[in-house]
Amino acid sequence: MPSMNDVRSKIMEIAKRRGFYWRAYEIYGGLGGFYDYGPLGTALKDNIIQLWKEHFVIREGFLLLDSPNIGPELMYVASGHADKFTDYMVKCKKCGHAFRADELLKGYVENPEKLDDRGLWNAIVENKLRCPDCGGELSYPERFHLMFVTRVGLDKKAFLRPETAQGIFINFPIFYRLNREKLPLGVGQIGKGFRNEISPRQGLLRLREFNMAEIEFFIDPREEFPIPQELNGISLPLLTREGKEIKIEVEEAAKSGILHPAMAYFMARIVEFLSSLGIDLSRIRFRQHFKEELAHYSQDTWDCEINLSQGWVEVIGIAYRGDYDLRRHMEYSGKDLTALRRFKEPKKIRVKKLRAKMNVLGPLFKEKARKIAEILESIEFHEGEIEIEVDGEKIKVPQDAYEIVTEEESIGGERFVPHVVEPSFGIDRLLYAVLEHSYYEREESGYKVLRLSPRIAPIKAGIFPLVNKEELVEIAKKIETAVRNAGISCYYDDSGSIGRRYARADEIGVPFCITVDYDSMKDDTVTIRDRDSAQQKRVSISHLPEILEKLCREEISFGDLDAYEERS
RNA sequence: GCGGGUGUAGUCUAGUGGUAGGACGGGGGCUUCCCAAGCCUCUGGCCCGGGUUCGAACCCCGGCACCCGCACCA
Repeated sequence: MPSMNDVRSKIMEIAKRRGFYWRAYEIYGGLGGFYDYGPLGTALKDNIIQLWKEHFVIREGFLLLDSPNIGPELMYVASGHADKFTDYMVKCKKCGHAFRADELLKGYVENPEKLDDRGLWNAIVENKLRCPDCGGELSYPERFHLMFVTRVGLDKKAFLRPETAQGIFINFPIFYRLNREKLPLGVGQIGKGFRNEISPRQGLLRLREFNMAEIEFFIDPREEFPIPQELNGISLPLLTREGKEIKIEVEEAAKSGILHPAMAYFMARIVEFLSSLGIDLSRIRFRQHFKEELAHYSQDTWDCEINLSQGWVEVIGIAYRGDYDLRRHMEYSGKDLTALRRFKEPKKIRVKKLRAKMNVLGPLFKEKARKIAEILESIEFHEGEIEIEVDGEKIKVPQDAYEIVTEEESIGGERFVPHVVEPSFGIDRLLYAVLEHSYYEREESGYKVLRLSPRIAPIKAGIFPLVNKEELVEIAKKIETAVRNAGISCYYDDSGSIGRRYARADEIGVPFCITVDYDSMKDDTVTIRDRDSAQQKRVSISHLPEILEKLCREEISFGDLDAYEERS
């Protein structure tokens, strides 16, 4: 077994040499926190996303959204990011060093992080704070945004989204309608997020522009949420904020109240998903955030962490966001983002109500009559003269301007703000984790292999003539065309020896290699080699596209091939 | 952002002021009936900018990037 850090540098080396990913803008000296995905990386990323969609969108019947990267300032004021996503920095006027203002004030004032620029400045002046490095004078606190700021048109301030979630929240009413006004409702979004990290590091693990896949799962907090039967028995490795490590089955975790059932449900789905990606389930855990670690929107968060060569890395966050987001967007936009909780039986109630008599109100109040009528009909039952306020003016409405009626009303439900459970996937981190957990070196030879599942492998097949002879080459090239035409990514290779070609294929995780040999000319069969076992089986050339397709969808396994060949 | 380290071909790496070398890889050819065999041949490099020097991959300054630690990661 190579040491952990060994794995990491080997992955980085393969990634660049073979074209998974590399640092962006290298010819201009690079730019920290930005990476390019090459041919293999883009294919792998696409395949991971495709699998994600199958697990979390198609199987669940969730809805997809693709909303813009750039959003208006007010939305991010509402979401809390414009505020909470900001640090105040002060600079030393002499040596130019920058410091976080609240850090400097720790120990001088209580909760310095709660102060605004003015408050921080006052505290700095009162405590006569100077530059800790050179004793120089400090500047007025300035905001440092962890969001990228930009302009729309000439002067409209806007931000690049730090998460895709807000696009979903602000469209809740549309999705609610598209879901035929039913909860629970899941909306997924795959896209880029942007965070102007102070010091990005560790390759794909901390980017300034990154790929994410998020689901906002809207629920009625008063409804019970049953865990689907098919997930029963899935074991969740939990690390609670008290530091307790427990293995617990999903239904038990939900029943015992350790987890909100909807959180438990997503965790179980995540375990399934990671398993089909080829992540080693003995190296994952769900870690509960400490109270002070929680994001401004969250009541409870669990990170799905994967053990990599750099330790436990957060790859997926599952947050209970409550009604924070929808409520905030309602406040700031003034729009209704509620859902309707239907009663089993519509409630019938008899109410005494006022009904305005327009023929009296009209002549009496002229253009104000309509407004007065509206107000009258909305207020509680009253008798006698009524005083109401219209546009700040107090108006007395005489008794003969309305009548009292008794109505039977039928109320179908009540409006409420749904709660949200959000699983948020860092695709780049996931991709890196997949690479690390797939990597191994063959015992005898030390050759490098990526044990990528056929589902996500960027290239499904290599097609080789055993030796570089015209007759074999011709057949191999025909096979290549047929496989390509079936929509399966593959390549043809006749360079060097056959062993070298297998090794090259192993290193980028090609699951199957097709070799054309002399028997192929006699009976139209080829050998198909399984990457992980290095074993070969003979199959008919005519079956190849279909076989490869089934293998790559994991409908059949390599071991099934003999039976499959006999049957057909 | 701070402190420390590093930056030589696609990758890994040698080179302490005097013509930049190797290994692997990659291309072409030969050979080869199954796991990086061999032979021939080609390809390609000192992070960027300034300075010191007759002369800089090497010394100095600045920048950028990467790595380690701290801080940060809502």
